[in-house]
Amino acid sequence: MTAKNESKNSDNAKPTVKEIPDKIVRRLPHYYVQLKNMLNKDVEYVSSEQLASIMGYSSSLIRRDLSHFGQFGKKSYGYDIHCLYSNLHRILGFNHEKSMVIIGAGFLGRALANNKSYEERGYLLRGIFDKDPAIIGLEFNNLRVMDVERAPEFIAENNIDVAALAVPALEAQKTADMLVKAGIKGIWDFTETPVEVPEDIILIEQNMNDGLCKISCKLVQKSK
Amino acid sequence: MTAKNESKNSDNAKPTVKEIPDKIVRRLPHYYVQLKNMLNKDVEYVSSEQLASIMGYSSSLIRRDLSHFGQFGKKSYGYDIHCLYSNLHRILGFNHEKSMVIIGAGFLGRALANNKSYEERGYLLRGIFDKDPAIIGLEFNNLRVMDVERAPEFIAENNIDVAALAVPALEAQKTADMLVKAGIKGIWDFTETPVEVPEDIILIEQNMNDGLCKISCKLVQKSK
DNA sequence: TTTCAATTGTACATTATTTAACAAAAATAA
DNA sequence: TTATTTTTGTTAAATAATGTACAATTGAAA
Ligand SMILES: NC(=O)c1ccc[n+]([C@@H]2O[C@H](COP(=O)([O-])OP(=O)(O)OC[C@H]3O[C@@H](n4cnc5c(N)ncnc54)[C@H](O)[C@@H]3O)[C@@H](O)[C@H]2O)c1
Ligand SMILES: NC(=O)c1ccc[n+]([C@@H]2O[C@H](COP(=O)([O-])OP(=O)(O)OC[C@H]3O[C@@H](n4cnc5c(N)ncnc54)[C@H](O)[C@@H]3O)[C@@H](O)[C@H]2O)c1
Repeated sequence: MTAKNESKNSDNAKPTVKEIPDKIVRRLPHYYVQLKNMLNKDVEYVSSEQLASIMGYSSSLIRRDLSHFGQFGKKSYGYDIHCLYSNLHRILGFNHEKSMVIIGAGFLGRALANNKSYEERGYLLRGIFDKDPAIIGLEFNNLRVMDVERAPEFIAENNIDVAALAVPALEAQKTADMLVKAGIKGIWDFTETPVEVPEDIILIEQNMNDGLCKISCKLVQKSK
Repeated sequence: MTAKNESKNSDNAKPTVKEIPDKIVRRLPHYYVQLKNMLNKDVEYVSSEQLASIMGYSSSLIRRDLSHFGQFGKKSYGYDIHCLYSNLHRILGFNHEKSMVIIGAGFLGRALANNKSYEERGYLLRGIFDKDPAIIGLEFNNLRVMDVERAPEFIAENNIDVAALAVPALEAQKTADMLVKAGIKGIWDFTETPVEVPEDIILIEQNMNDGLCKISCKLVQKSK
């Protein structure tokens, strides 16, 4: 089983580095955003209790999450906002430069191309690909759409880390296979169909329909 | 604390209907998609073991999830694919018609407007709103963009259930407040900033950056 | 100094979720 | 008909996640 590998250990894990539980990884960006908002306020420290009341997590969960990475806090003061922020920055890997391409320059691909938040997270958008000759050559966010036939070469030559997959569902698996073969390390998958990749490839299923389903399910539960 | 209310009980819950755990709700659409793919194959039944090997969940988890809603299975055969599919359809609320609007007709709003999968899930896209005069009046997917000033009236009069929130982060809370006041029941939130709503409003934070952060975090972990 | 207050980091308790195990039911084979 | 196989639904066990409680530490006040 190669799908659903987000939470499995990679078997080449070194014993010295304890893998961060997925649950914590999911909360880290929330802490990060919150801390970022506090950076330019004139307070230097924030306590887990304060964070808790703002963010809706319990203070002990916050302390626990953060203690996973060492002892950042200062007793009777709380956490140094700048220090914690930059540590989260590092833990989340934002200080590492990562290269990205978008496959599929349809409605979603174009939206992704215009997303402003890549740089802050260390991503550099390097290319956009499509297979439609009417789309190849168009420019979005100063990037000219290239023929997807050239993607394998481009990815390999430029050592691209991550691909955002925004092709139609029927093309999803085929395209994922191509990406893996070309040496991609992670796939940010927007197609709404299950995609299988080898275990060592990071696959994030950014399935938006799940959100819609959840609302629908909850609406009905309420109406009963 | 009104944020992070996705998993909290609504306090007006009737004791007869047991609330479906969030973890299960998240898996239901996956079962649904899988079953759908099987519909037109010439098999009538599928066992939890078969589903397990396809989907990557354990068979025991699948049986447990499904048993939450009654006894769908047939011993020594498995689950009737059509029957299970239509039950999931009902449980997910896809047979209920739900109305939706999109707030913000930028890159993402336009992508959402062209999403093809609403109908199957019982959503009817009823309107798109923006505040930019240069955008108001444009047409996407046969819907003319309306002035967001008219949204409260439109939502109230047409009894709109769900709003997709695709405005800039700085406008997010303000717009959410407007939606709640207008009587919206659920918000599908794409802004990347925390939004607070009253407890009885269904808020799904479709935060895409979390996906990017996760990839980044995992890439660094691997490279160490 | 000494006491008091604040707040972390962690040990322990509780709750939630998943897996394992299996009795019961139903079909098929003998 | 009887035994065997399959597979559910459910109970019990294991694992994971979160919450509670508190000793330890630090700074500030007395
Ligand atoms: N639009 C949305 O709101 C939305 C939301 C969630 C998920 N998605 C999913 O994202 C994907 C793209 O959606 P979209 O709305 O942009 O669709 P779209 O039809 O607008 O765009 C798809 C693009 O992919 C290109 N393409 C097709 N095959 C390709 C290939 N093999 N290689 C490269 N490019 C190829 C097409 O030419 C087209 O430009 C779909 O799987 C869709 O289900 C879309
Ligand atoms: N583009 C992406 O890939 C992407 C991905 C994830 C999240 N998001 C988020 O989605 C939101 C929209 O992104 P986008 O790329 O479409 O941005 P965009 O700038 O292209 O579109 C925003 C639109 O909202 C309109 N708007 C502004 N204030 C408004 C208001 N009060 N009421 C109604 N409309 C208003 C603007 O006129 C504009 O048309 C942002 O919060 C962004 O962070 C975007």
